[in-house]
Amino acid sequence: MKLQAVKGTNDILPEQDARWRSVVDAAAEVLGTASAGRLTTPIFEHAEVFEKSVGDSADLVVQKEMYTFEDRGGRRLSLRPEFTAAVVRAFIQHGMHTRPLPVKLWSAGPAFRAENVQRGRYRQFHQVNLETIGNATPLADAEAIELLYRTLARAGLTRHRIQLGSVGDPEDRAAYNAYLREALAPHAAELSEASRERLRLNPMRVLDSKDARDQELIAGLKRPLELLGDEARRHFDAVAGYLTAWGVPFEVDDSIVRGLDYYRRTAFEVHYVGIGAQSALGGGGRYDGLVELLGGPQLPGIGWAFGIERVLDALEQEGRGEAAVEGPVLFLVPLDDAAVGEGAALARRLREAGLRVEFAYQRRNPGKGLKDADRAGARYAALRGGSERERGVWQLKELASGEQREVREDELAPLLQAGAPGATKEL
RNA sequence: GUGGAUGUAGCUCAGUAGGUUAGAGCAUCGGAUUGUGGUUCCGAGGGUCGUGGGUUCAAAUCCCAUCAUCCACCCCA
Repeated sequence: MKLQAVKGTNDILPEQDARWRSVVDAAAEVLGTASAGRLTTPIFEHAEVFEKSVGDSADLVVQKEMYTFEDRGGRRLSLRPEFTAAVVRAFIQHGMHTRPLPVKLWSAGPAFRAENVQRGRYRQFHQVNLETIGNATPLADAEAIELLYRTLARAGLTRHRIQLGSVGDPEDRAAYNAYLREALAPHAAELSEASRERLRLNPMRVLDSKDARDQELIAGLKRPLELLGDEARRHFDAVAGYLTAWGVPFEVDDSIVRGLDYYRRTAFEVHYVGIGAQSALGGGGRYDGLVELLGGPQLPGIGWAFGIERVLDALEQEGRGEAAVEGPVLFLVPLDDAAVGEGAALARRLREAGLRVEFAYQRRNPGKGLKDADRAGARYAALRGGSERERGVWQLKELASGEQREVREDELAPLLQAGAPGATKEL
C-alpha cells in the first residue's frame, strides 16, 4: 500500500463513469432548456479572486480551507473552492454584461477545499454550478431554484427537498446580527466555544449550531425571516409564490445561513436524508453586489451549486448505483494464426462503422474463445478458422441463445447495425 | 484541528491462552475440453499481516509511536 490517491481525492472508475456522466448530462439538458451556456474556467485562479469575493470572516479564508500556493513567477494562486467567484471573474473579463441580460452560465468540474474528510466531504469534489447574472427579480430566483430541483429530478432523484430562506438585505442582516449580539450577550458564557466565536465574527451562524445547549438558548429568539425589511420580505414572498404556483415542493427554513459574505436575500439549500451528516446536496442564493466587488458593472446575480458525489450517494440510496458496463456487440475469435490478422482487420472496419467490436489478440480454440467473448460481455461471437476461410465466412453465434449460422463478412455490419432485436430474429 | 472505530491476497473476511512454510470464498491465470461458452471439477500465481520500533527463545497476535481509511465534530458540496 505504497502509492495511493491523496487523502480526500477519488478515482472515478470506468464502471462509475456512466452514472457520473448521467448527472452532468441531466444538467446539460435541463439547463440548456433555459438557455444557460456552459462555461469552463480554469481550476485555479489568482488567490484574490476568491479572497475578495468571499469576505474576511468566511471560513474559507479564516480557517485556511483554500489550497493556495505560489507559482514560480511568485503569483499567489488558489485552487477554486467554489465556482461563483471564478464565473463572475470570467463574466467580467469577457465583457458579458454587453450580452442580453440576464446571462445564464452553467459549469461542471472539480473544486478543492483543504478540510478534513468524511462521508460526502472530500478535498477534491465535483460540482455542477449555475449562475444567472443581470436580473434582480424574484422570478430569476424562482427560475434558478426550479432548475436546480428539476436537474436533480432529471438525474434520477425523487426524494430531494428544497429549503428556502432569506438572509435579507445588508441592512436587515446588520440589524439581525445586532439583535443576536444583544440577545445572546447575557448568555455568552453558556454558549459553546464555537458559537462564541461565531457571535463575534458572524452572529447569524450561531443559528447553525448543533450544540444542544446552544439550540436551547436560540430557541426563543427571533429568526432572520421575522426581521426582514419590507422589500426583502416582498421578494421572499414572491419567490415562494412562484415555486408554489409551479408545483416545486419546498419548505420555508428560517435558519438558513450562509458562510459566504456576498449573499443577499434569497438563500436556499437542497437536502437529502440518508447520505450521512452532510445532507446538503447543494445550495445557493442571491449575490447582488459581487460583480461590482470583483471590478465589474453593478449587476445582480443568483446562483447555486450541487455536489456530484453527494448526488451519486443519494442516487445509491434510491437503489440506482453503478450501471453495468456495456460489453461489445461482437467478439471475434481467430481459430488459427491467419485469422488473427483477419479478425483485427474486420474489427477495425466494423468499428469504423460505429459498432462496438472486440477481438482476441491471439489464436484461441473455440472453447476458450467463446469463454473470452462471454466474459467480455459480448452479445455475439464470430469464429473463423481454416474451413470458414475456404468458404469466406465467419461463424456468427448469439451467446445468449446459442443460435449459430455462417455469414459473409460483408453481411456482418448491416446485420449488427440492424439493431438488437431484429438481428436476433434473423438468426 | 478534535474525538471514535478500523487496517491480514485485487475484493469480502477467517486466523489472539504468542509457537514450524498465514488461510477461505470471490476474482485472475492454466488444465479437464488441440473446432463450440456460461455449470462443474482440478491446479497455479498472488501476502513487507499498513509502517517503524519495543517485549520475547518465538509476534499477524502483546506494548509504544506513526501513517492511512471510515464515521462524527467543525464547516459545507
